[in-house]
Formats: sequence, structure tokens, C-alpha cells
Amino acid sequence: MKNKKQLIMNAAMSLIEKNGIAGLTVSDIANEAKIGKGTVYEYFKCKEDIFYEAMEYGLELCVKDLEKKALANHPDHRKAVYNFIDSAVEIIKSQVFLSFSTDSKICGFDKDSFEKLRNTVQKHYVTILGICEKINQIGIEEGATKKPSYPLTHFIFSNMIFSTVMQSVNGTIQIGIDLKPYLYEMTVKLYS
Amino acid sequence: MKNKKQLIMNAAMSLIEKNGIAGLTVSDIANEAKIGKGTVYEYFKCKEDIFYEAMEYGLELCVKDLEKKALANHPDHRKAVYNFIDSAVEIIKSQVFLSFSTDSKICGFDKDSFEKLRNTVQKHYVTILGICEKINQIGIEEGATKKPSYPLTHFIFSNMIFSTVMQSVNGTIQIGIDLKPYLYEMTVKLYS
Amino acid sequence: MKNKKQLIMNAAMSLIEKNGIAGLTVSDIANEAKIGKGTVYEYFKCKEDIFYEAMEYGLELCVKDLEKKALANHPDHRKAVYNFIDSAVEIIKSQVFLSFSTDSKICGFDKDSFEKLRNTVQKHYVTILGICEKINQIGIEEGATKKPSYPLTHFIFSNMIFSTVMQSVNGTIQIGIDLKPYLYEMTVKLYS
Amino acid sequence: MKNKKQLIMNAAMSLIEKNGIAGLTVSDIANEAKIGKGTVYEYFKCKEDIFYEAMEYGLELCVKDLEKKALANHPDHRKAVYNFIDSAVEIIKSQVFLSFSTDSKICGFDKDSFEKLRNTVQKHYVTILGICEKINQIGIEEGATKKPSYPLTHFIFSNMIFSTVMQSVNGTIQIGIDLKPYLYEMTVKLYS
DNA sequence: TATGAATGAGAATTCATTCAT
DNA sequence: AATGAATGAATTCTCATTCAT
Repeated sequence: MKNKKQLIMNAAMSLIEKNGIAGLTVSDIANEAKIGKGTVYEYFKCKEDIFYEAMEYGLELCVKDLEKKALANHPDHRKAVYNFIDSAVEIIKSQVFLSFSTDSKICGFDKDSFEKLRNTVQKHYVTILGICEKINQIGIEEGATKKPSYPLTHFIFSNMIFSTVMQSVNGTIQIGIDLKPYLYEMTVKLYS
Repeated sequence: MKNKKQLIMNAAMSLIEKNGIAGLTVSDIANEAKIGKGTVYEYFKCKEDIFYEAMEYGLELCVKDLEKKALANHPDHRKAVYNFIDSAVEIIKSQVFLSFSTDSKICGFDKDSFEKLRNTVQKHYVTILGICEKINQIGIEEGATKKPSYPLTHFIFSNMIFSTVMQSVNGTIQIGIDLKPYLYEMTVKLYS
Repeated sequence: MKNKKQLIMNAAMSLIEKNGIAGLTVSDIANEAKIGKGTVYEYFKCKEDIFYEAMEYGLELCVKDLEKKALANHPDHRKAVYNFIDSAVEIIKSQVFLSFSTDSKICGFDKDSFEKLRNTVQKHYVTILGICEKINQIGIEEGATKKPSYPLTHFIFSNMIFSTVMQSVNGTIQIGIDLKPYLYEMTVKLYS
Repeated sequence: MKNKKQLIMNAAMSLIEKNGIAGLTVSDIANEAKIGKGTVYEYFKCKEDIFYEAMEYGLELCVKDLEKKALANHPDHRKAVYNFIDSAVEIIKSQVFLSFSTDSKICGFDKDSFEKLRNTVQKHYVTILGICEKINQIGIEEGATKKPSYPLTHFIFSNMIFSTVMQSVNGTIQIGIDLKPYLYEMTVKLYS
């Protein structure tokens, strides 16, 4: 059984997805979590803390998931990128990508708390870039890609995947072709 | 002199940057715009309309700016990409990129209004992709790039520029190297 | 017509008398003042400020009243003391005596705000002691009293009047005799 | 070892002194008493009962203390008044004087409970006036004072002591002279 | 047109009280 | 007996919106 804190954070996440950050209320969170309103305050000092802790919690879960799935079962390079994309789809759907984005500056509540969140994001980015590097390592071994001159390429790779997947999932762009092979093709070019 | 409507929208933008969407109030907007609170309601039906109209307004300004700058003075391919990056920096700093992002789903207020905003975004994306295509046309003429098999590449290009610039501007990533040459190098690879 | 701030303070005073400090609510204050709840917050930052400002305001009114009445129409010594008692009855009934009492330390909200209130009380005490001195001056001229060796006597005099009147008004003590002549007699003894 | 009930009442007293009545919470009482919150409700029906019982309990202790100390060791009149003053200082410091004061009408919670408290106060006043009478009896025997025409004088005497001591202890008045001899002098005058 | 005082619905937060352990 | 997690009613406070001027 999940503990109450996680229940509250999950409820908050799911409500943010439904109503946006400006529409998030503690009453709704309590209802969604099927607990009393007062109970929320036994676990969190204030509403903003729920937001920021939920972001950090979701972020951690996602990065762990990404880490586990991307390189599971000794994939070849193409499979590893596909896994990365699949994981990205999950993450986007769970809305945690929000916290990867510095748009959280805008979505968030105040600058101080945002700083704390940004630090967490940066910490997790290190892990993500490490995953990207391992994926590219496979590509290098296969002769498909090269080692990039700067780690920034890994960053561009992960951003390409996440931004494309996000806009595809959310319908901002309508794409007629199969995304995965195309993104793989682009990946190979980026690391060429 | 700007008209009142623009004054209000600019005030809203600047406040969103400072306090986030959850912290946006009509009182603050009126103060920032140095007009009366009641006057705001002479120009906008409700607070959410300010948000959405400001987004659309800013978006339009930005895309126009992008269109004008990127291809000004018959640039070569590298210069055109550099111009695109410069314009992206401006756009990011003005926070309008928010509306490009489907995170606005999360930042926004309700799903119906979001649909309207998304349609505007899609319309502008067409313009942006057109700009990207024109830029690449220059690359093709120089022999630096090829015509991509799918327009999605233009989309990936613009996302690469915007996401990298955004995170650089906002400090989520610290980059030791000079961004422009590196992004140009990646552009050439993407379109190879 | 009284201004809104005074309306709110009067409402608060009257409710404190009815329900005590622990029972004071902003909703009740708004209802009593026949204004909207939000309006209260246009005039006061928070509930505690209403309490402290009302105390200071009431205190000032009372001291002014005391000053005006006690020595009105060139009274003889007995009449001056009687006037003082009459004014004390008014003050006690209006509940402002609360703020004379350091019990406000207990009734109040926090130590910092209490300090501010105490300073106001001390300031007004100076005025009150001045009134007492003037009253005694009349007694001296009549040969009824003497100048006390210390001003503390004035203080004891005013406390005697206020505490006796308070407990008589509130019914803590039941007194069979006519209070005024008795208190006058005691006054003469104190200043003998 | 004190029993739980007394522990709770002492905790409440000490918290009222710190935070005022409006700031008194059952949680704080439980913490201060180092017992569980639920345990408080094993000994008291509700929060207000703690307040009123604590008042009565403290009052009883004080009056007993006053009774014991004032006339201990066959004091002369001056010594008896000094003892009374010393005891008053103790009582003021323990904050129970609050319940002597009809300001408790304001500090308290509701009128019914206040009636009960007032009855207790009146009962104890009888004892106090008895003590004052005994003290004055000594004065009469010494030829220093006379029997007052009304018992109200005892009341005025005790009020003079308590109000002066209270405001001295709490700092509302700053007194340069030694309080005890002065109050004794006044006492003799009152009973002259 | 422009204003900002007034409002009250609704949000955040507190806390007395209960009850399962 | 003792506890403290859970609760929701009640409270403080906010702020979008209105409307008289």
C-alpha cells in the first residue's frame, strides 16, 4: 500500500493534468486522494510544497524508469533508442516532463522554490545524459554513430525525443509517418 | 503609443514571468499596466482571456519577428541559422515560447480555451516550418544540406534550437562551448 | 457619517464584548458592520490588526472623553471626582478598559503586537495622570487634599476608580451603598 | 508527582501567558504537558473546560497561598501588608489574576461558562476580604488604622495592591520608588 | 471611458475532537 | 489508559468581477 504522501502527490499530478496548475486546489487533491482535507496538511506544509515535492518525486520515478527500460536486455542501438522513445511517451503522458522544462518557471509559484526544483532537474539531467551516452556507446560499437565532440549532443538528442514525443502525444503536431524509425534516423544523423 | 489592450497583455506577460501563472492576478496586471482595475474589464471579458489573448498576441509578434529576421539581407545558410537562433533567444526571453509548448495544457486554465490556443499555435507552426524550409533551401543551394524526406525534420530543427536556447537562457543547463557554431553543426547533420 | 475603518473597529469592539476575544471572527465583524467580508481586508491587513487598532482607537476616544468631562465647567473637587467616576463607567461599559489592563497580554495575540499596544497605553496613562493631578489641584485649593509625595498616588487613585467601577458594572462585586460618595471619601484619604 | 489533570492545567496557564487566549490550542497544551493529544480528552470534556478549570484551580491555589502567607508568624500590620504584596506578586506572575478580573468576560469563551467562573471568583473574594479584614484588625490593634464603615474598603485595598503590583510586574508603569513602603503608607491612609 | 471601492464565492489553512490501536 | 493519525467544520484571507461615480 502506498503511503499517504505518495497518494497526495499522485492526486496532485493527475489533477494538474486535468485542470492545469492554476486550477489546482487542495480540496480537489484531498477528494482525489480520498482523504480528508486536513490530512493533506499533516503531510505537507502548504499547497506549493505539494506541487514541488510531487514534481521531484515524479521526476525521480521517471528517470529511474528511463534508466531501467532504455538499456534492458542488451538492446541493439535502434532498440535502445526505441526504448528511450517508449519511456519518453510514458513520461510525457504522466506529465512529469513539465518539470524538465523551464516552463516550470512560469507554471510554478515563486522563484525560490523554483530554484530548488531546478537543482533537482539538473541532477537528474546528469543521469539522463549518462543514459544517452550509454545508448550512443552501443551505436558506436555497431559502427552506426560516432562519439560526439561535446556532451551537448546527448542533450540535443534527449530534447529532440522529448519535444517531438510531447507534441505528438498532445496533438500540437499531426504526424503522418511512423515516428520511431524517423527519430532513429535523425538520431544517427545527430551522432554522425 | 501602444493601445490599452496591448498594455494589459504586456503587463500580464511580464507578471507571468515574475510570479508564474498561479500567481497572476488582475489587480497586479492593472497596477503593472498603470491603469484602473475596472479598465481591464473594458478590454477583456475575464482574466483567462487576458492570458490566452496575450499568448496569441505574443506568439504572432514572435513569429513575425522570426520571419523578418531569419532571412533578412540574403544570408548564407550559416548566417540564416544564426539569425534563427538570435530570434529564438528573444522569443524565449519574452516568455512567449510557453504557448508553443503543450505544457500550456498544464499552465492554462481549462481545456476548451486551450484548444483555441493550440489551433493558433498550429497555424503559426506552419509559418515557422516554412521559414525552416527556406533556410534549408539556402543550405541546399550551398550544397551544405539536403531536402529532408519529411517536413518533420524542420520541426525537429526548430525544436532543437528552441529547447537548447531555452534551457541555456534559463540556466537549466550550463554550456561551456559557444552555442551557435555547435547548433549549426547539428543542423547540418540533421539535414544531411 | 463614520468611515469604514471606524465602523469595523466599532463592530469588533461590540463583538468582543459579546463573545470574548477567542470568539471574535472576521465574518461576524463584517456582518455586524453590515459590510462585505472582503471589505474588512481593504482596511485591515489581518484580524489581529483590527483588534489592536480598535484598542488604540477606543483608548484614544476614552482618554479624550475623560479629559473633556472630568474638568468641565470648573467643578469643585467632589464634582471633579464624580465626573471622573462617570467617565470611568462609560469607559468600562465600552470595554476599552481592557486595553488599560495588562491582561491584554493574555487576551491579545502575540507579544510583538502587544508591545506596540502597551506603548500606546503608557502614552495615554501620562494624560490620565495629568487629569488626576488637575483634579487633586482643585482638592488642594479647597484644602481637602494634599499634594502627594509621589505621582504614584495619582496612579493608585485612577486604578481605585477604574477597578471598583469595573467590578461593580460587571457584577463581580455587589455593592449595597452608593459608590460615588464612598469613592470620594477614599479619594480624600488617599491624598491626605 | 502531579496528576495528569494538573499537568494539563499548568500547561494551559503557561501557554496562555505566552500566546494569549486566542492563541491557545489543545495540541500545544498536549505538547507542553508532554502527553498525547487524545489524553487531554480523557481528563477534560473540551478545550474551554480546560480554560475554566485551570482558572478556578489557579485561583484556589492563589487564595490558599494568600491566606497562608499573609498572616504567617503573627506579623505586625506593616509586615502583614508586605506579605500580602509579596503574595500578590506571585499571583500576578502566575497569571491567575486574570480570573479575578472581569476582563475574563472578554477573554473567556461564552457567557454561561463565565457565570460559573464569576461565582467561583466571588466565593474566593469573600476569603480575600476576610484576610484583608484580619490584616486591618492588626492595624487597629496597633492603633495604625480604623475599622472602615463599609467592607468595600477591604475591596479597594486589595484592588490597590493587585492593580499596582500587576502593572509594575508587567511593565505598564515604571516606578522609581520602593513599592512596598509606599503601598503601606497608602493602606494606612485608606483605613484612616 | 476610466476608475477603484465593495463584494462574496471560494480557496487555503487551522484545530477541536474522535477513534482505532 | 494513552495515543496520535485522521478528519471536516469553521476560519482566515484572496481576488475576479461588478457597478456607482
